[in-house]
Amino acid sequence: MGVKRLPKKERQKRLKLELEKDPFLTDEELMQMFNVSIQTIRLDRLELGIPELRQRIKKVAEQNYSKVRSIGGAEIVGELVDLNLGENGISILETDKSMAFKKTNVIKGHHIFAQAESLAMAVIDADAALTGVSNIKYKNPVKAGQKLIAKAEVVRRRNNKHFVHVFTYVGQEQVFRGKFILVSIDD
Amino acid sequence: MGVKRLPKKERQKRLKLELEKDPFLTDEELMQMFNVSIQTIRLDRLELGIPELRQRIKKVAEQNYSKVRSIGGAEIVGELVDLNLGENGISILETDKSMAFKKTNVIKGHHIFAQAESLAMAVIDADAALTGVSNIKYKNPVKAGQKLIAKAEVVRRRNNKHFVHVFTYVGQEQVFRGKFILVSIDD
DNA sequence: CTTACTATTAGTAATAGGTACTAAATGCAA
DNA sequence: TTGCATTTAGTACCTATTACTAATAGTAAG
Repeated sequence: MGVKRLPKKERQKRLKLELEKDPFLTDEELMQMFNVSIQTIRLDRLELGIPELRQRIKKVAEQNYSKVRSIGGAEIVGELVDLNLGENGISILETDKSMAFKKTNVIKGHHIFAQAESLAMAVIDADAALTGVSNIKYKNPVKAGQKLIAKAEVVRRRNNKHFVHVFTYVGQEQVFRGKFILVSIDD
Repeated sequence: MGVKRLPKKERQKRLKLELEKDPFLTDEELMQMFNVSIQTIRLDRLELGIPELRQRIKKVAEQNYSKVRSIGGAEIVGELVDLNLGENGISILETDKSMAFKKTNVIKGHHIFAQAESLAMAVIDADAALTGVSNIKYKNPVKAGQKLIAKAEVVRRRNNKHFVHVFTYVGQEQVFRGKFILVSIDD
């Protein structure tokens, strides 16, 4: 960036912004961005309390590791505890604060949805199934820490279309129900 | 961890499993786990093609950085490009490989859903809204790299119940539609 | 028992991306 | 010009490694 020279305050403000945008920048790269020496960058980080590259990367990795494994990382959200291919299955998802709205501690809908959808896909055992149509209903809010038990059942199958119902419970209480039509596209 | 000594093959198999479970383990820690020298661990990693700690951490961080910001990290999935509180809004979500099934490159349903749901919540501007009921339909598969444009419209409001329709497009083609009933629980 | 071979361990130099510190040089304003 | 903040330079040290050479241990076959 052709920035010639900025006053200290301004540079530090931008440094912080840049690192928030991209925590993977090395001091070397920053030094070139701001056209100052590497020592100045280090002084700046010290004054701003910004840790070194490796610590920043580690932090990003740690914060997200468990979270991502549960949503989007693994193909299946939740733990599969029972499965009869083509018939039914049960999965358990332990919820935590990271899945909830900060203010209310209520679990965000898409986590419940993701568990149900991925369970539905697991029971029909077609690697590349798509959710075609869903009719879903959230019946009761779920709080962080509660254990979601999702039960799926294949109710009908026509060619490559699979009709799966999923009911999710916290204890005895039903919190979600979804009707999935999955289209398998195995060649 | 009281494992005394394992044959090479077995050790390498477990090493791999351990690192999949926890990529944050150093060679030093692994050496203690398996009761061998640090050189043996390094040979093992070399043979198995497993990169060093920092590379592993970096990989975890990189894979998840954008992903987590978009799902579960931020309250809003996708970028809000237009918003009229209580009326309508538009959000754009750039998809990538990390959101897709590896084999088919088709975007997983819950990402599309999450974008729509969070846009629906954004337009009614109630911090702690719950998705009460949804009737949703995936109309066409979305491929990694395509840009999802979601348009939301508040169609009705009764007390603390908000009825929002969301239509998602890739270009001119509609790929998703969802009807959300959001219940705001502002006191 | 010796040979052969694999598996393991030891040790050295070099690397990236730093920390922590001391000291010197520069900029600028009163 | 004096004074102080800012910037730069330079050194030693750090961690978790790679890449490499070399020595040692363990075991099985002849």
